[in-house]
Amino acid sequence: MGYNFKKIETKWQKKWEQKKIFEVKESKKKKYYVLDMFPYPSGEGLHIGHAFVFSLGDIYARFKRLQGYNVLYPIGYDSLGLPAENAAIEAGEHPLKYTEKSMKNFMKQQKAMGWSYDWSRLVMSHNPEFYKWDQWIFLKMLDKGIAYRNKAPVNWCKKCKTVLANEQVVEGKCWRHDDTDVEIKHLEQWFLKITNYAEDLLKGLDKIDWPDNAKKRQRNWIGKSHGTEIDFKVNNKKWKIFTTRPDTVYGVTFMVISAQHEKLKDLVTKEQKKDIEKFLKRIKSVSEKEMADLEKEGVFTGSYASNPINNEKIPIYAGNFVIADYGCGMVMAVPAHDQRDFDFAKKYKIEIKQVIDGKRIGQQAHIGSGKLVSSGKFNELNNEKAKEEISKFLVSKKLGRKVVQYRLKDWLISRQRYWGTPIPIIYCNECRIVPVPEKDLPVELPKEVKFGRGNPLLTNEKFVNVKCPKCGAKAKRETDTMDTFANSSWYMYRYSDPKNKKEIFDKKKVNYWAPVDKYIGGPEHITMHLIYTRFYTKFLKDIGLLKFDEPALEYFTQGIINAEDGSKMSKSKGNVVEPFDIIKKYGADSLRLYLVSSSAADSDFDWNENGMQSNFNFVRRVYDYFTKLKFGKTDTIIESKLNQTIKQVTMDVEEFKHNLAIIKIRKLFDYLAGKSIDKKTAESFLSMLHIYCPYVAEELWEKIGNKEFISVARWPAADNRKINEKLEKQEQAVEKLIEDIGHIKKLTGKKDAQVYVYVLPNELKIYREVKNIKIFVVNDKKKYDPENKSKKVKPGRPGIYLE
RNA sequence: GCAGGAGUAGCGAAGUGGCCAAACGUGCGAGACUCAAAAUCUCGUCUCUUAGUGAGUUCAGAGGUUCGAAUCCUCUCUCCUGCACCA
Repeated sequence: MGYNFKKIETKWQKKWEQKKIFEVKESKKKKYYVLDMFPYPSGEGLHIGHAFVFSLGDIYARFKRLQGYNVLYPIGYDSLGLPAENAAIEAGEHPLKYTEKSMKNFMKQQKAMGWSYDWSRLVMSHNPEFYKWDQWIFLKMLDKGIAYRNKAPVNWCKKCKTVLANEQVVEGKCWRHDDTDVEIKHLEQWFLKITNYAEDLLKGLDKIDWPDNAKKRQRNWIGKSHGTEIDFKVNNKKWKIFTTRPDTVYGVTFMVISAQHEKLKDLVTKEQKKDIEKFLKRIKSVSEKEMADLEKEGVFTGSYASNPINNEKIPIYAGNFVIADYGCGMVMAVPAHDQRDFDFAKKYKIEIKQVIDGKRIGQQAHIGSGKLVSSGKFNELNNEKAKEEISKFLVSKKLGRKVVQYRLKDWLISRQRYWGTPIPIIYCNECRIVPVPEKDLPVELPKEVKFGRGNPLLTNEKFVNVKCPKCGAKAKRETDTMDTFANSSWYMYRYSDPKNKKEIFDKKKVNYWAPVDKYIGGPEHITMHLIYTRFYTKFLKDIGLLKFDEPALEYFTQGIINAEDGSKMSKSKGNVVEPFDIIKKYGADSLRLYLVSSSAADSDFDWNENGMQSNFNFVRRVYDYFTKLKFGKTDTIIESKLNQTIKQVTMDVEEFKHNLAIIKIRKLFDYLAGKSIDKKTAESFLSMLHIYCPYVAEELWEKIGNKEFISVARWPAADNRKINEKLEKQEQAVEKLIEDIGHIKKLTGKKDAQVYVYVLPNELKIYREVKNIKIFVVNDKKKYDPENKSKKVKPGRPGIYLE
């Protein structure tokens, strides 16, 4: 006897697997798609964060399944990527071998956790059958002008030895190496024109149910701003300048071009060449991060621009604070009304020309609003109004236009690394850029490569040297691979039809299952994966494959689990909690229960071994109770409490408030403990428990005489008619009485005293069952009441006398 | 700088106008059971007081609205997170 979780858990794991109860097919039933972000299978195995987030998904999938939905809950591996390549190099092992080993380990641990995946739909991005469709999508994008090749300033991480997307640069550092500054290089690379979808990406946010914070971060990332593009003349050529403040155009006293701007050299005069070169050299040695804290600096280029509104001659500076690829890479500077421009002007003693009335300009620019001055025919206009009027004027003279500017940049997807999807392109001297014909897909990653210097794919000559598909001449294959975020941008659709060899997926199938109804994953993906996948979805809809344009209707971000002392778990600190160790000690059921019981699922919490232990104790108590249970009648008060619990737990689970749901389940159990119940009550209780503790629930479900699995049984429905609040109040009154008696005993020290209780006539039936008391009705003349306690009796509050 | 979130008993964490001295868990204390421990069960755990009570002071701080505030409003402080020389 006793709770042998090891035995129970392996038993049901096997049974679920044999009977394939979590495998699903399209049907007439209403579908529900629950998805956890597929993990990158690292060699370290599951970490506690995985255990938490996947448990959240599983709990919800189990809940929806019992509610009668046709639930798709698949799993896969984001198995391409740099970490595998790096780890493999370190271990002197091929990435493929390393990855396969890691996945095997992952699978074992995932199965141990009791997650109810449909394993038949397993998807792995390193499988050529999968990445073939990455390449296929790429070709479609090329066809539609969404994929393009361009030379541009790009982010380079010297540790990753590859370029990075804009989203992968965090505070000027590489997202994988927070100690490594990102360098700017000018390279020719492949881009995806995500900016074409900027507006759709923004608008789509209004129709999906995501946390406000996630939506705001995406809006912020897309960064839409309205402004005016004004044509300045530089060396007799038109230069477009973007501004959100056309009202200050009369106050422009200098221009600043980004020091990283490609065309900077065209503007530098002979006299200024030395100065500029010195300047560039100096700011190059400064990291991006430091640059942000740096003072605004610049050097005169020797060139002048002409202001189209008044033909004033304006000096052009090269500056360290202008971003090359936002707007036009050059700004019109209005020191009187912009703090940065002001600081710059002060430093280099450039004229400051006030064009908006109001505050006098002393140590600070005047950012606020006011009437225009020194602005020709626009004087006296309020500056907000002037924005409109000046724009209109410029438009009418064909000197400018109103534009919308986005902060979002096109997605740079080329990576100079091996363990990714090969970009299906061939370069021919004659035909130039030639896409690999669809029939030749997939372009497989060759196994034979040398790791070490540069891109490993360059070391396989067979791979590199090919014939041009168009003209047959000698040609070279593209050796860059795709950013792994390309794989994760559409994997959720492949689950709908994972083994399809002819198509990316069957349209009917994908449109039955997708979009994802509940997507669960960490907040770190909001400005990367979740932007990319929304973009891919919109593209796939545009080419007619999908009927919807948002990948996930609801999205839930889980919190982070910290170490016991509140610090981040990290290997170097030695405070990492390994889920597999916990399973061995307490079992998966208790771990699952603990993970969601200590706080709301979307807030961070600290690991606490006591809490873990206490949840284990609870599971064991439940086990003991049900194994010893002999069915009897469920009394009306238990019925009432049960139905109330069902009602509340259903609502809490729906909102991912598992901590609250579990409190209610525990309360109900505390009430049940020691009492006899009927089979239906037992079943309802176990069904609720099952989403958290599936193994022990299956075991007890079987013990109480069921042949089918609880994992595919039914969620109990709350019967409001059985909720009897009056009865529960009476129950509470009885408890209060017993408590009061105990209290008095303690205060007086009369431990073994005889207890006399005096009640109102109509309340006699409520208290009659209380044990070890002598009960009298207040108007009973024969009652024993030496201290006249019956005089103080009020409704709901009996009198007590101890002797 | 901009944006978002948070501050409740030793700790974690519910509670968003009256049923709140504030659920629940954990920790701590007392007791029961036990040879003993674990588990389990009972009680207590802001302060004072008390035959089951009563009173006082509380929900980051300061004001305010209200018959009534942890909850609504204003300001301030602290912490976390994201974005950031974005023109």
